[in-house]
Amino acid sequence: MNKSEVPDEVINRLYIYARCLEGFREEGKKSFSSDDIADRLNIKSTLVRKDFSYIGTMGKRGVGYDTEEVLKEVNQIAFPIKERKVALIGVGKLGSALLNFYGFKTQGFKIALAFDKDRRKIGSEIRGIKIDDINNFKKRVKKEGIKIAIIAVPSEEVVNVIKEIKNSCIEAVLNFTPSYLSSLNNCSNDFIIRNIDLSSELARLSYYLSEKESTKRN
Amino acid sequence: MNKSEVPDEVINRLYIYARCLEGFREEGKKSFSSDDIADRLNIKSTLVRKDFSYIGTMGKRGVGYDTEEVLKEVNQIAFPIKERKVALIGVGKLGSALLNFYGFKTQGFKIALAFDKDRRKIGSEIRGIKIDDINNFKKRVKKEGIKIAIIAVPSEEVVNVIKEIKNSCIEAVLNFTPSYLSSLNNCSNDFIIRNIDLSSELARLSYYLSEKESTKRN
DNA sequence: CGATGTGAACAACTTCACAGCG
DNA sequence: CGCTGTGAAGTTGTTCACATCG
Repeated sequence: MNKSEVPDEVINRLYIYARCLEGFREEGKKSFSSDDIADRLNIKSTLVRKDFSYIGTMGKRGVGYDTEEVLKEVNQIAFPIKERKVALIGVGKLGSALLNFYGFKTQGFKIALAFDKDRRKIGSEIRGIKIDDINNFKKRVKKEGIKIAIIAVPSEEVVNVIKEIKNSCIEAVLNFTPSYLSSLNNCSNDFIIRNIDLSSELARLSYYLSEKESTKRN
Repeated sequence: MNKSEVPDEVINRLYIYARCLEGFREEGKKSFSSDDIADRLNIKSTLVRKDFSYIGTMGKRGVGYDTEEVLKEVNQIAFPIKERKVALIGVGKLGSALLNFYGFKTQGFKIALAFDKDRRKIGSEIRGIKIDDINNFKKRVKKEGIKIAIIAVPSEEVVNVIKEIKNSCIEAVLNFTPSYLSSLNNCSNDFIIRNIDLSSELARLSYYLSEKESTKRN
């Protein structure tokens, strides 16, 4: 029953399965086979079945799986908490977009606090969230009991932001800065970190394009 | 010499190495050992050395690696083309943020075209890019020889966008929609796709937080 | 019969152990 | 002597083959 026994790769796919099942639901598809889902996601159906077996999902032999049932099961693991509050650091273009991002809300996340160091932004309000001085970060985050922070500042600022986060009650970080954070700066408590490097994502596409082009030539 | 021989996982880390080496450069660190880089990234130094061996990078035994030399080598593979033009579909909050995103430029990417279906946006200009009607997508993308598209539309629109992309000259897609695209819709030519599901990223953090919390209790 | 569930085989990736060289 | 480079061992993840059961 311990979640730790579920391999990481399976957890990663859970989020993909969830999206796919939501799709099935919208299409009014009440049940599905492992082949149905495998075809959509371009993976092998045995992988789907093995993944489902890790999370204890049961299908009916000869029939398949019940969409709602599996979706419920998957969501229970992938989205374990109904609502989590999150703090945003950096309210530039990207930060504002995230503040306005509807998808977070539907998934049970709420950006409850937003911080910046820019005087002109501090005090203004977006979507009912008043932008606060980054200097108040530690205090306010603690008061709200927030454990997740999103970093959306320019690269130069990331060093200062890390300092701020390090001795706060933050335990997990979603980092949009190109600096790869790894648990960085030999910190006592180890952070859970996801790095999203937008230019690298494009570059990756470009890499595979180039590869494709060069293999075509040969 | 064929890039295809480099494992995917190594390619993924190349972008991380690149960022790390840029850091070394900024700090004036002219050379480094595999331990230096491994410590920062929280990985094993033997992995670094093995990775470097795939891309043919040579260090000096007893000394280490030359920062500039390796950075050049890594960039050559990870960022194979000096400049790539990209098309953006969907100029909402996120799309606008991407249009304004400075990181793309520094990495050699240029959002050359931007599309939307909203009458009120079409014709207006952001950063010198005039927003065009999505109906002109195929034509304009072809004219510019663009192969990469970024999808930043609301979920409901993704189906239409896919249709548009499918019979265009686009070959690679960066998808910010929560719908997982996989090469989707049994298309003749197979696409290179990266999916960035922002809420799932947060959810993943939340999952590991919950896991941490529950193991602490036991 | 048709689809699931799973041990066993296989493949990919990481780490170890240590030889090699500046 | 210190740090790299690499075959071999170990680990993790995927696929196969097939028994199982509604």
